[in-house]
Amino acid sequence: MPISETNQSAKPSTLADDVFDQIRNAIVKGRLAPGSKINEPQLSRQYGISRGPLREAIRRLEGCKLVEIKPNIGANIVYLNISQIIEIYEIRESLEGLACRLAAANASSQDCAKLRELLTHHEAQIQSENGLRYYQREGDLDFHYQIVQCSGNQRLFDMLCGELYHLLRMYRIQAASEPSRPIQAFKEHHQIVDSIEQSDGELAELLMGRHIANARKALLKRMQEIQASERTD
Amino acid sequence: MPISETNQSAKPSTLADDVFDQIRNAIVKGRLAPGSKINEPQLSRQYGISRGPLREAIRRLEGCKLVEIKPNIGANIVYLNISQIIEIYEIRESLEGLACRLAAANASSQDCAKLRELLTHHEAQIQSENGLRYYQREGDLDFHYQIVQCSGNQRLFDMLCGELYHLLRMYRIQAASEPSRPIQAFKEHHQIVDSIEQSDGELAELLMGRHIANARKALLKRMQEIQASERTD
DNA sequence: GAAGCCTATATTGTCAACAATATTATTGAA
DNA sequence: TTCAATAATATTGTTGACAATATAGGCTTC
Repeated sequence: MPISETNQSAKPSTLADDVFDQIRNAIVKGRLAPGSKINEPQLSRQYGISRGPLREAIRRLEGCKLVEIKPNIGANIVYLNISQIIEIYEIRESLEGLACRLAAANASSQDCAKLRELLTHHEAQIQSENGLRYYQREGDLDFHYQIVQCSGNQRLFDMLCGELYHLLRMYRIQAASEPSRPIQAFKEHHQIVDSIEQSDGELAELLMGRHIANARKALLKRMQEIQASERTD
Repeated sequence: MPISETNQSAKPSTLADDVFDQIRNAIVKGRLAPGSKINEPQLSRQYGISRGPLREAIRRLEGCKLVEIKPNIGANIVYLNISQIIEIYEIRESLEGLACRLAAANASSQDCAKLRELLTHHEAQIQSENGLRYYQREGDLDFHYQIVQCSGNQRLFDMLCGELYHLLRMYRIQAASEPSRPIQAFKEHHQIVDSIEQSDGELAELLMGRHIANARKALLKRMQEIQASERTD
């Protein structure tokens, strides 16, 4: 069970909302390539709906910064260059530092227990080759997701989990980032949970900031390697 | 001249985008009351457009967190309670601290000159009674706006100036906040610009964090006074 | 008089057709 | 052959109508 989902059976929804979820998923999972154009007639056929609700869904995606709409031309899946990725990491550094500080002040003992549980789960996963990949892909974000939940700041949660993380997920698949940092990252996660458990907000903030800065550096290095190898092709 | 507007004459736009701007303005200026319901037929008549583009505009507003849409029921203008305002201020503290740190590293001498200019302009305004009101209303946000511009982080700019500040503006008019802090705020602004000019990012970050924390405290106090006076009515 | 059901109305959700704009293909001339 | 102008096509923008759902008001019953 990755993340708690409140399955309130049969809650009403609109086509626009459903298709929004589906397209967002398609973007995040890479089925819709970054930079590619959205063709309304084609997508509306594909999802079996008319263009009205589809366009509403696209406008929501615009709000999440997952597509860019140009008047009379159309919508494109967003494409992030390196400097834009860095911008996101700078923001994460700040915002997730805040999340940690708040979490240290607000987290219940149950919250801490859940964080510990997640860590032991990850430790087990790291042992196996498969788990290593799992950890890179989603496990890391699960951890960050749960910390933000502990912060108790709903808007912060929305900003990170409703927007930024989707962009990161997309980019992770796009560039297969952070391939060699799981053990180090795991250690850092451990330290962070320790400080939250001790209600040491300042330390938690500092450690999270460093953790993300490290991830950013690793990502940058990896990106440059990729670019270098592409140049020699 | 409050804020630089690039008036690229006759750039194409859609009805949905135009109406988005208009409604956002109406919300921010208080012409559409917080918590009130959006009536699609009425609004579409009012703006002289059909419901299609109007609904797209509403979906964009949803993305900016200015309205909340419930399926089959409709959209309501967002209403922020005290704890939600505090959430926003917590995020500002973090994000604008970041903006200052980046601005200290990136701001050109021209940027600094513009900031100084703004400060002297505000000082002049503070002298007069009218200016005092002006300063409370928009001048403060102008300052913050310009700092974020200096940070060079486009996404940070979008988050603050494209979303959070609109919410604050709305709330400012709603509650007539920060009525008695302009002189103190002005001093703090001065210190911040000093540290940016000296490229002292850490100090700039710290000062901005404090500045916003002070604003938050003043706002909270004011809110409680309002609530108390309402109770004695 | 209050509560619950039913009907009438209004509002939201969806669709298909039309208009306006952009893109592509074709033709012709240099 | 290459470039530009033009025609053909495709896509986006907009609209009004219809279906589904929710809201409001009146009626009956207790």
